[in-house]
Amino acid sequence: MTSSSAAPAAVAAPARSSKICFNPLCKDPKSDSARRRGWRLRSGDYAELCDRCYFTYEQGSFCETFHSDAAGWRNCEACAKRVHCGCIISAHAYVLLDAGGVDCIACARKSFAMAPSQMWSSSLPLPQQISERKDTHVKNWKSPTAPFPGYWRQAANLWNASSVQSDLQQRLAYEFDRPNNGEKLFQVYRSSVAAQEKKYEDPSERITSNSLKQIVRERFVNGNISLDPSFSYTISHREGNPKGLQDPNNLAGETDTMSLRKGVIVDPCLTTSSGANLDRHPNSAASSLPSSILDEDSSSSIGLATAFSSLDGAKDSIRIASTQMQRQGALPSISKQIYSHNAADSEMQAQVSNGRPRLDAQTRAQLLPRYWPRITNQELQQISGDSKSIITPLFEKMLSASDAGKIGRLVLPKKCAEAYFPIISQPEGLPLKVQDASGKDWVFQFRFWPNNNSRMYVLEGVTPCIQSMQLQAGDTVTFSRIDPEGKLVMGFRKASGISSGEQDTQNLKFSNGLLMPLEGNSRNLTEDSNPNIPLCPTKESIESRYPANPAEKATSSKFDKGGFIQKDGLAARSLQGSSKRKGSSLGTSSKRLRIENKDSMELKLTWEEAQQLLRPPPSHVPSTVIIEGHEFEEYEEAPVLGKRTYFIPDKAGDIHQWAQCEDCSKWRKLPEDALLPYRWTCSDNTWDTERSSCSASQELSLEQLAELIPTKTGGSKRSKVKVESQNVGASNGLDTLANLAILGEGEALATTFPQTTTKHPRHRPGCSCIVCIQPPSGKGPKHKQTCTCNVCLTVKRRFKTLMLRREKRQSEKEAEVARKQQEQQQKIINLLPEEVGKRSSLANSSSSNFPEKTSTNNNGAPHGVPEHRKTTSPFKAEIDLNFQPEQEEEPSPKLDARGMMRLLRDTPT
DNA sequence: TTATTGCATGGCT
DNA sequence: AAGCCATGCAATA
Repeated sequence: MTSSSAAPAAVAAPARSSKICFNPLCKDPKSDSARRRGWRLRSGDYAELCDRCYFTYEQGSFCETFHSDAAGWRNCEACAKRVHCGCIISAHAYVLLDAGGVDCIACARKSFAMAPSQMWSSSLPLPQQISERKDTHVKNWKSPTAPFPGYWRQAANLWNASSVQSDLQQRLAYEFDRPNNGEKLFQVYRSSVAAQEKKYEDPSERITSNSLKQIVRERFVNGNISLDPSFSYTISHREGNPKGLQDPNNLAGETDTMSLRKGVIVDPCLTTSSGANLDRHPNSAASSLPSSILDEDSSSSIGLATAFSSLDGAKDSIRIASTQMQRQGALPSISKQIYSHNAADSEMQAQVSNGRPRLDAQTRAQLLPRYWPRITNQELQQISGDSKSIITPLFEKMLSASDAGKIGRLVLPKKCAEAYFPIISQPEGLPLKVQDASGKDWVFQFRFWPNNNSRMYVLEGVTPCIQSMQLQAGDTVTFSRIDPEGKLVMGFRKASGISSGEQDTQNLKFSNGLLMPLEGNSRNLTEDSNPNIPLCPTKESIESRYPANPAEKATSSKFDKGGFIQKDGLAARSLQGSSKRKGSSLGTSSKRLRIENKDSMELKLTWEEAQQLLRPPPSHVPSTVIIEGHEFEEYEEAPVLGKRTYFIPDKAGDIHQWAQCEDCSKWRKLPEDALLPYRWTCSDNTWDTERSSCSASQELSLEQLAELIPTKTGGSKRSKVKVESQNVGASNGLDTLANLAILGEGEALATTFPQTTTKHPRHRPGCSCIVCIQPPSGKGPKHKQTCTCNVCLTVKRRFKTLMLRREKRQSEKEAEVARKQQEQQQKIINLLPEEVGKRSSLANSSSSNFPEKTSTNNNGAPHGVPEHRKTTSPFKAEIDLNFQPEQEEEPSPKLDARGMMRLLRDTPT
């Protein structure tokens, strides 16, 4: 429906009072005929037609009769029937096709019935029959005298923009009818309206309309919903009650909320932005309007919670969540919000059943990946505590120092706020009731500040809640919505991934931004070999984890699914209380995760580097996908953090893999292709049954091993590091260190990068630090996130060197490295130490990264392999070359080149 | 003086 | 390059 030139009738409304027939093209209205109500006008009134015009309208031939010369005629793609697409009257007579063109409503319905999952980009509510069009949403237009004049004012403006009107209305109608596809449609809608958005900058102006409710009701009444009986809707309707709350405990105002809920629905998170033209804010990625709005500007907050059970008693599975969708800015925000949670969509259901994220892909795509909710269905179920509740994860946010600070203001991502929170037109915003995971209700002030022609949304008064959850910067809060109540639920996830109290139900893990069921609880994640790796994810790593496009997902799925992402809060805590602005911000991006302190950089890890630590899951059966010419192996299961091993050729030139038992620290020789879990022990030595027990002696003496295993080289350029390294138990290589750090599922390294690393006491008898008290098995106490023990510090250092090494490696050609290595091997023996140093610098500027002491187990107890300050590997020359006492430890170039390459080859890419 | 509020700044995406 | 958003900070209580 448009008010374009093709719809003269619509624009002639003002004159209707003086005319017998509303239709200006009616040249011969019967003066004695009774006025009949035709289509609904935007004003909320109806076009009053003379008998003849009404008849043509009723028969669906109005356009043919009066608009035959108007623009907008097209042919149905299916039946070639001529269809008018250019006026308010014909608005419901056709459906826009994805591929372009239109289908007449009849053909569209046929298609729809045959392929219910098909996405309709059309404007018209499929279910809506032409015969019922007089009851279309057009009816729902509120008159200027409606309860929400402010909205109307905006609406009028909006709809006078003819170009927008048609599109919006059509889409609105569409969404109502196709809740399952509503979101998809809305995407289209959004884009199409985006340009219009700017035209209506005054957020305070909104459109109000009852149309949604009516439309929905009508649609249901029409029974057209039956086209897709699996639709699930929940209609929340708070009408005329600015402070209405669906929650019986609502703080303010009453609500006439009637949650219509028939049957249990699994909300696929498909929040539909229905009501597009009327109510939706174009930016609302997913219209879920919390019904927990306590109070909106009284003029604007219209919560709707109307049950339609009576309307479609036979369609138990149908429900519509209608709430207010907010949108500041452009589109008129309407007084009603509609959430369409369609569980009917088989695809979505499949997702749910698979434990996939409940967030609609397109909706989610509207948000930055960092805000994608990562919560499992199971967890959601726990949150709801009621199997009949529909939990819709909305978004999550890692708490910044500011968020977690005493100021009590939680900055909300703009898009999230606009998509999921109620519309607020005034900076003061409105109280928002949020329930935490424990069921406790909190009331925050949801408001915004004007900011650079935009808005900055915040939740004020979150301090008590944050404190009650014991959250800190770096932890993540998640926002979900429970339907049909429409309540907002705020969960949280500690940065460590370890839950405390209710966090057990909040402990999350995600994959590709999708919600995945945890393969194990946090304990498992901690004590099992599930790696949760990435310590301080870089931008690349994060993007890999939260790919915005499917192609990217493939490359990272193997990682994501492993749930190693648990550590999303790494380094965050150090931000707490950060007084420095630059570089202290928290976020999911590497830069935002970075710590001010140089030391904080040590944990920075690139995605590629992280991969070097990964091993295919034990039962890996990768599927290969090719993306942009690159082949990727995709694993269903999470990768594991493999044990650090060393590939060392024997005298015959055969390469063997050497690994150290986690329990006894004995070194075992393994096949080159052996893939070891990070907590590998002698008992796992299936390749050498004679040495499959810790009681078995080592194949080689410590001295021999010392020559083979490049456990460490030089000292640290920083005395403290050096000293610490001397006392660190488990510093036998990156993997071991990383494993140690990850023992506590992140707690070890933690998201915390202490501003200083000098406070932790050195290990000594009686030391109760995590390193000292943790048994070799790795069980028992875990590193705290704030742990500044040697192990954790060492891990950080190692990660830093990893990063540096990575950069260097990228710039070095493998061939050249090999050549140099050969040359060096030939010459090194005769080189003086100084020359070695020079060569080393040239060949590999990265410093040795191995701690002073090697061969220690995880608990820090010194073990087997004696300390070697310089040459400890078969690649003695190379190691010597890289030995730079004044720099941080770094594996020798050759070892690095070969070992890491092998690692790369042996590990999933 | 301290806490709160609201806006401005600027790093980062 | 625009917009987001973490944080600083002045104004105010």
